Amino acid sequence: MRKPCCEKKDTNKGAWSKQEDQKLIDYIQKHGEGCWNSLPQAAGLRRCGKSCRQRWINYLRPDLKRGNFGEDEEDLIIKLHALLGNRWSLIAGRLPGRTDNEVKNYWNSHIKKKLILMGLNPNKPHRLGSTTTVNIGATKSSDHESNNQQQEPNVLVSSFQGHKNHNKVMTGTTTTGTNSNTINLPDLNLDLTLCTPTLALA
DNA sequence: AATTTACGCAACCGCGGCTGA
DNA sequence: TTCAGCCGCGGTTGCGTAAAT
Repeated sequence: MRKPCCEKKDTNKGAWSKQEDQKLIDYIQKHGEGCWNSLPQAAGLRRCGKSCRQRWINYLRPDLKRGNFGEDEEDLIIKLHALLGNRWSLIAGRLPGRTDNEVKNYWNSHIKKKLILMGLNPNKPHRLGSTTTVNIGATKSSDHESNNQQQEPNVLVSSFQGHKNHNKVMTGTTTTGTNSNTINLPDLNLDLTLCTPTLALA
């Protein structure tokens, strides 16, 4: 049995207060991100590290865009989802200022319905018009076996199958050329090298 | 105006990979 | 090589609020 991420009974749960937010912001501005497990104690927060990390990444980070998604963003999400499936973090990585949680929520609450209304199955490949080359780094052979509860990517990519930490894997292989697979996908010219939203803005 | 329903979003939870001892 | 702890990801849940009745 895996032990729960935080067993402490005195940890807060539920919505964050403004004071808690401020403490977290102050601490990270001073010390930077990282060491999430020890952060709550150091910052004087009654939260588990995981919760702090999530709050920071999804809500407090200064480079977050927030607000409605533009049509171009929505379009990009649809195309990336067709390519990557439910790899929200990867998709969010291509959308500066957006988080995986935000993209996931937007997909589930808006885009999914929209596609259904258009007569498209959001879980099936949607055929798109013209084609563009996309290079994707190959993953470890073990990637083939797993998985998975994960949705299949809507576009079949022979050696790119669900892997939880695909982004890490891809980072090292994407641009090498020798390991990359070439697939056809409409309107996209993506070099899927991982870039954090922060870096993307820079 | 009060109640019910639907929706959107923030937060939680569990899984699994990575890393260092 | 093994194991424990940390971290990140994706799925799910629950709450607040707008819309409908």
